[in-house]
Amino acid sequence: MDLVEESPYRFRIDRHDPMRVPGVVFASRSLLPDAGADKSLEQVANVATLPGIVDASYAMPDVHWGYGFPIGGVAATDVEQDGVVSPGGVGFDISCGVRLLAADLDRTELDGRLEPLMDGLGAATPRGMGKGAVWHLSKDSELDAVLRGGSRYAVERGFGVERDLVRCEDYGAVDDANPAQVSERAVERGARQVGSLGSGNHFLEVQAVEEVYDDRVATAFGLRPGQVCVMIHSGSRGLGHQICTDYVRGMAKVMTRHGIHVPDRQLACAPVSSHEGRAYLGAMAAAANYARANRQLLAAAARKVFERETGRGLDLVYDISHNLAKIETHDVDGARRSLCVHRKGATRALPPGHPDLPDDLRDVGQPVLIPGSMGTGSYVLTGVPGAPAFASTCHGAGRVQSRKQAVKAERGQDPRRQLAAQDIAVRGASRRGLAEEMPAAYKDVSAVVEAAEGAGLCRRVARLVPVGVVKG
DNA sequence: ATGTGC
Repeated sequence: MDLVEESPYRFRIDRHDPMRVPGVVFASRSLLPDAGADKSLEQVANVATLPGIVDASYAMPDVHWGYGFPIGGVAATDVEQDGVVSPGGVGFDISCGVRLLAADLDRTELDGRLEPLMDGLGAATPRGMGKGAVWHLSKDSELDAVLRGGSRYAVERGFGVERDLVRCEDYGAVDDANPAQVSERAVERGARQVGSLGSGNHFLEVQAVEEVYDDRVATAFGLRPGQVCVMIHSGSRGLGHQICTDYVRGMAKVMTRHGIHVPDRQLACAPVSSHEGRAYLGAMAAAANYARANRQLLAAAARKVFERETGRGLDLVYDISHNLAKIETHDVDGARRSLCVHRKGATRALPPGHPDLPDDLRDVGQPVLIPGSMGTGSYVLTGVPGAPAFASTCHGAGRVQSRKQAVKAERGQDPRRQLAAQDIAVRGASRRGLAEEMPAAYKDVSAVVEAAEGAGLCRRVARLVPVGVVKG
């Protein structure tokens, strides 16, 4: 793959047939994926062939190999120019994302209280593959309400406060969810998992604000140095997974009928305006609401424990997803266009002044939540005006080792002890699960964030360090 | 990521 270095944090893959637009990779030289081990830059070029794609096929600094689209990929298609939507451009974990809550508590006040707090959070957080959930739904109609109402419905039912919704992307729910387009199988898988963490890189962490880069913005977000926070990283569990599976299969069948040819079967797609495209977007929006309700419920469970163990509450800083497609309006060559923006392992980063921001964030921009790899650190960023890539930035550290490679690399070592040696209390997670998530399996999140800022995609606001972690 | 994959 030939890369042209355009500027220190920006590389271009020149357009060549059948690409419709160039590829653009935001990264430092050392963050670029190893072409021998990772085909993600070929995937960036493949995405550039999709009908209706505008500007470029973008990759964030944490880019790595994924299903069809790279993880860390951003692609926008023009809805009125036969632009397509592709389930692979969202990913299997639809609306996987991060929620950050902040306590009116300094980390020094956790002395002597951490172990019972972590025990409580571990016990209150359903996790791992399969069963266990905060919420046991009474009937199918209640799942329907979750799929339509997201965090709004959870708050309505007492799992949170109205103020939470102001600090949620889309005020807690997207309004174009269509539960009728969600298969019976997806409903069955999802019904028993509302309010559950999952496994893999999903986690609930107690963190402390280690460093503030911008006092004014951090204050507006509700963050200060030394403050204790809770970060929740989770998604749409089996429901989103099943929806992705269903629609990849369905679209693959009708692609030729729509005259679409792609270089990789995993790029199955359909025009946004087609029956299949609209059905997927309706089902995807339902999964997006499910994921938000899921994080709202996990937060409600964590709040209960936090209040019991520390006597303090938790205020929502923000909830944002990093696996989603959205119909948004953007300037393209000087004209306002309706675009289907796919962000897969990429986070929306609205700049200050954006009309979709709530009043109390209007002057500072949207909080962008970046979970680091286990035992390292996480970042809070904000959007910047005039950024490229449709107001998007990175989503995390990004894998450099497959799960299998990571397990092999940990052979003969004790991941739990390695974390304990760093004074990080761990609850849950199998030995294998921990081995798969060790920092060595990931890029350095600080280098990723530095590259994202250097590329003009976002700005750093604060860095958080882990104190205790609950894993699936 | 996932009622896990070689």
